[in-house]
Amino acid sequence: MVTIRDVAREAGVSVASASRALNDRDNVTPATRDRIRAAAQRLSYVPHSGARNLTRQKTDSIGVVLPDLFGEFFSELIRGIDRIAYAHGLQLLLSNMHGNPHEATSAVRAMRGRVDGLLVMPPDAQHQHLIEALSPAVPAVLLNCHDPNAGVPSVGIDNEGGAQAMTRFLVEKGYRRIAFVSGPRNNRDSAARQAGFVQALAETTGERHPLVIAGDFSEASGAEATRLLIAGRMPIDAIFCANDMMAVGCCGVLADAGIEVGAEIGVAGFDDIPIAHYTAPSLTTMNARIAELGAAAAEKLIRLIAEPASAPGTTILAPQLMARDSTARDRVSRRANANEILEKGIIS
Amino acid sequence: MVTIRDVAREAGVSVASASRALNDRDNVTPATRDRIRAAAQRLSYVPHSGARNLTRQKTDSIGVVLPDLFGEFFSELIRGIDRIAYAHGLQLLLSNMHGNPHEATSAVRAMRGRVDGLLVMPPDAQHQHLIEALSPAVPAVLLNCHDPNAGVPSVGIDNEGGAQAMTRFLVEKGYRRIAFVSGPRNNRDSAARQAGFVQALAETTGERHPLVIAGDFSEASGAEATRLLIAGRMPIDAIFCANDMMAVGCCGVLADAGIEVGAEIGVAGFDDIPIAHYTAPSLTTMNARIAELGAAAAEKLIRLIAEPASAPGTTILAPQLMARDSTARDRVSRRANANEILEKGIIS
DNA sequence: TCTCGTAATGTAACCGGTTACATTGGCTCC
DNA sequence: GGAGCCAATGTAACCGGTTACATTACGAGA
Repeated sequence: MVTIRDVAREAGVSVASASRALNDRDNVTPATRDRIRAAAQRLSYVPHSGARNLTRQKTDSIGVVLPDLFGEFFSELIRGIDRIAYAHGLQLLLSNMHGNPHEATSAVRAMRGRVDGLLVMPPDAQHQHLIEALSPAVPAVLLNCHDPNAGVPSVGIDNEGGAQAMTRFLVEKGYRRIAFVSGPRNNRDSAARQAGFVQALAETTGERHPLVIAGDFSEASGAEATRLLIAGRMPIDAIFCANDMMAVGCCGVLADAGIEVGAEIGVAGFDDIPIAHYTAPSLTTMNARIAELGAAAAEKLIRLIAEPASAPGTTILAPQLMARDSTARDRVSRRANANEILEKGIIS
Repeated sequence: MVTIRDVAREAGVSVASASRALNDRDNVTPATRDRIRAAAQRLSYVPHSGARNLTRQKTDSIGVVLPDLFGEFFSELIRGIDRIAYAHGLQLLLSNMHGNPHEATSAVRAMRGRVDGLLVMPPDAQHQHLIEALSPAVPAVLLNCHDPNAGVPSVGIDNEGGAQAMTRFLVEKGYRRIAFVSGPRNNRDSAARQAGFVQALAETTGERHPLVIAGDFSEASGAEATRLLIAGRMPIDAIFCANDMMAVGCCGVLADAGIEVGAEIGVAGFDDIPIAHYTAPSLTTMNARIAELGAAAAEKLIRLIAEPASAPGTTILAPQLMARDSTARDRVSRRANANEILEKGIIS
């Protein structure tokens, strides 16, 4: 491997001059600069970033520690983080703790000296433990999880407010008896969404004991919950699922049962995964703005790295209601505009 | 920041002993080892991986350079890579070249000294340029792109074979006049899929001049192509889109036009994105096995890092046909089993 | 008791850059 | 012609670890 000393020797100068020339530093004669550049070119020298980081005490990269690397949530989050990181010339070092709290601590340790700051999303349980493992010396921002001691800045989405907004929307649409399908037992997102639902329903309809069925965020659990509702002949006219995948399972069972989603029964989800556009009928849901969550967190972290003394606090993003056909009430068939298209021509 | 020298001083030993104790090395007295461990604990010492990497000439991480960080393809790929990397205790350093060939070169340079090897997916154009930028000194594996000079090992999927299989499947199903909607002009995947389609169609039906419409992989372009087909009253009974998103757009337009997808006209895609399950009707497509692509590439790279002399060559993964309702011919309604479910109970 | 061998520990060089400080050399100005 | 100044360049320390080699300490055997 060719080092800066090789380049210096080749150009007949000292390593200091070589370093200066290659970094466009203050004062080097244009002639020597060119000579050094040419030598580097000739030897096809590529600087060793690891060594560079060590002396500069700066790595130009940030670590992203996530509970898993899976699906739409993950890719949207990274997209948002990357947009900001790229704008600031930063690389991304990824770490997956595979849902294991032990992994979390070792992942955070492994990042020491390789990144300038951390974006951490704790798994559901025992996140307090992880927060303590974060060295106070390395800047960090929590994703989707508020530190109760507020020692670590964080960015999250307003699950409770979002669920309230959705519940009010359903009631305004005329749905009155709404069932809620929750996520896994100790999932913070699910708990907050459920709390928002319960509160808003009480405020709008006076219902004090709404029907809540336990799911686990999977499509299958949404389907199962819906079968339960049907089998139990529950007196409901809408189902609010704590995430979209369960809502998809829910719609499937309703369609199989010949119950028209939208007209006969309303269905709503949460997250706005891409699939929500394309189901039949399309799914009413809350857009969780995951990419913006990632971007906001990255920006907060970059600010924190620049001024370690600043205490950026907590940012909460409001999700956005996406009203679609699964809560349309008066159903509009896709066929409505069929005639218009058929005027132009038909397939032979 | 507390260093290993601080720990050594605290424990009253030399840095060498401290290093040995903390790395479970050959010979240190249990007593001194414990003393050093305790000192490290007391000072909450975390080793500086950057410095460690420099001396060990080894970073325990691999770089992943992608044309973009977006959507399902990206997250599946990372999932596959991470599975293998995790099993070998490696971190992932991510880089996005934003479709820009210049970025590609600088991204690869920026990785020098920070990773033990590279997984590179070149953007469509000018990938030859990028391949030359790869220093022969750092092990690299190409994703989804074969190096014609075969200097760099690679992993790809058999787009041509996959398209052939799909085309034969459509013909077997009884579809005879099949139109193809292609991807962006100089996209390698699209070109290979089109070639497979053209060849298989000629072999099975004798058709020498199949109808091909240019799309760009977007949903809108699939819709537009379909409108064109309808407006032109083209004599076709199936549409094979070069990817799933275009097929989704295609199905939407057909549904709007009152043409029943599956029964009246067959539609097929390529990729098997999650949405393909959930469209109505569900979409027949080729599963591109993206996670396996990533995993195979990661494994190949790890082998290459272990034995730099080995030349692992090229691996091609065969995609898998997913026959669904969009090519069902005799359509089966979801309502078929409605009665069964309704026996159990109905919503009040 | 002394020598020797081995295990434990220490010293210092090294990885590949950056940069504070020292040195050199060319120029101006008296 | 010599003092003085400043820009260009060189020397060497340093970042925080690892490890080859040197040194020390200790126990066994004569």
